[in-house]
Amino acid sequence: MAAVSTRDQIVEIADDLFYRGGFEATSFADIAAGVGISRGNFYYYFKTKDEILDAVIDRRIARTRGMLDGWETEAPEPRERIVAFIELLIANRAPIMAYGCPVGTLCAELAKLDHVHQERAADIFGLFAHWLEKQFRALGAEEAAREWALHVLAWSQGVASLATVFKDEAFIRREVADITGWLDRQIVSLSQ
Amino acid sequence: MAAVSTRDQIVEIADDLFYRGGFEATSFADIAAGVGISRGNFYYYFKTKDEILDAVIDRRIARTRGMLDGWETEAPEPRERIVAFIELLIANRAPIMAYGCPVGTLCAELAKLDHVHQERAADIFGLFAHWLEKQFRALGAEEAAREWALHVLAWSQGVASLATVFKDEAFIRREVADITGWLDRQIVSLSQ
DNA sequence: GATTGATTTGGACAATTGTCCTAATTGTGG
DNA sequence: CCACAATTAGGACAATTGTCCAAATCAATC
Repeated sequence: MAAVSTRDQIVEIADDLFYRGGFEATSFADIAAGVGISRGNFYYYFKTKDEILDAVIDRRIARTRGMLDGWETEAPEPRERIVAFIELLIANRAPIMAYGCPVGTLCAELAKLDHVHQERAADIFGLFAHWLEKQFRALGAEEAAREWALHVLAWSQGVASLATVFKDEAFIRREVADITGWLDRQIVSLSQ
Repeated sequence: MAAVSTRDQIVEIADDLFYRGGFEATSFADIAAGVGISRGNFYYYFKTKDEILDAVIDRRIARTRGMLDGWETEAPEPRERIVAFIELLIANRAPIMAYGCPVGTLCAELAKLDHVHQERAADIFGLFAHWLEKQFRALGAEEAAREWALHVLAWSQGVASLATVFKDEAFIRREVADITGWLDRQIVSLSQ
C-alpha cells in the first residue's frame, strides 16, 4: 500500500474543511491542525491560500472524472447513468442537508469573493454538464441534449439548495422521483 | 420626506454588502466605510456582528413580505402571481449571475458556518414557500399545493445557481419558459 | 445660554489572519 | 559514518478582525 504523501493529506483535509466550513472561513491553522502538522510545514507545500484552493479544485475535478468514468463502465445504458447522477442526491443526502452541494456552494462562494479560481471551479460543473449532454446524445436527443443536461443539473442543484434549508429528506426523495419521471418521459418522446 | 436614520442606513448597506460579498467576508470596517461613519458609531447601534445579521434578516423578511403582498394586490389571478415570482429570475438576472440568489446564498453560507441565525434566514424561504402554497391552493390544488410550491422554489433556486456559474442569460430565459409551461400544465390538469 | 441626553469620534484591545523565515530534524546515497 | 537534500518545527511579521471605551460633539429643553 502506497503511503499517502503529506501533500495529498493536506489537500484531502482542505477539501473536506472547505466543503464543511467554506473556503474563506477555513484558515491555514485549521488545515494544519486537521492534518496534524505545523503551519511551517504547511507553507513548505503551499505558499498561498489560493494554491491550496487550486489543488483542491484539481482533486475535485479528478474525483469527478473518476466518478463519471465509473458510471460509464458500470452502467451499460445511458438512462441508468443519468439516474446514477440524479440519485447522488439520495446517496449524499446527509452531508447535502448539512453543507449543501460541494460544487454549487464552492462556486457560489467564489462568485461572491470574485475569486480568480471562480472559473476553474465552474469547470467542475462543466464536467457534469458535458457528461450529461453525452448521455442524452447517446439516448438519441440531438439538439436538445445540451439543454436537457443543463436542466437536470439545475434541477438537482435546486433540490440540494432547498434540502440544506429545510433539512427535509422526504422532499429529496420526492424530487428525485420527479426528475426520474421527467427523464423517462423525455426518453419516451424520443422514440415517437 | 422622512430622513433615513443612521441605523437604517447601516442595515441597508450591510444587506447589500452581505449579498455581494458574503456575510463572513464583510467586515465592520467595510460596512462603516460604506455608510460613511466611524467604527465607533457603528458599535453604538450594533454590539456584535450577529446583531447586524439579525437586523439584515429582519429587513429581508419585511421586504419579502412587502413584495409578496404587492403581487397579491396587483395580480388578480393566482397564475399571474406565481408567474411574477418565477420572472424574478429575469428581472434580477444581472445580480443573480454575479452574486446568486440573495436568500439561497445566505442560507448556504450560514449552514456552513453553523450559525445561530441559520433558521431565521430559512424563514425567508418559508415565506416564499407558504405564499406559493397559498397561490396553488387558490388554483384548486388541494393536497399537492405544498409539494408544488417547494418544487417551483427548488427549480428557481437551481436556475439561479447555474446562472451564477455559467453566466448564461439565454439559459435563464429558457428555464423560466419551462417553469411557466409546467405551471400551465398543472393548471390544466386541475380542471380535468 | 446652560444643562442634559443622544450621537459620533478615533483609537485601544487581544486574537487571528495569511505570509514568511530560520533552525532543527529527518532520510538517503556514498 | 558523513554529507547533503528533503522535510518539519516553531515562531516572527504586519495587517485585519470583532469588540469595547472614553472623550468630544451635537441637539433639544428649560
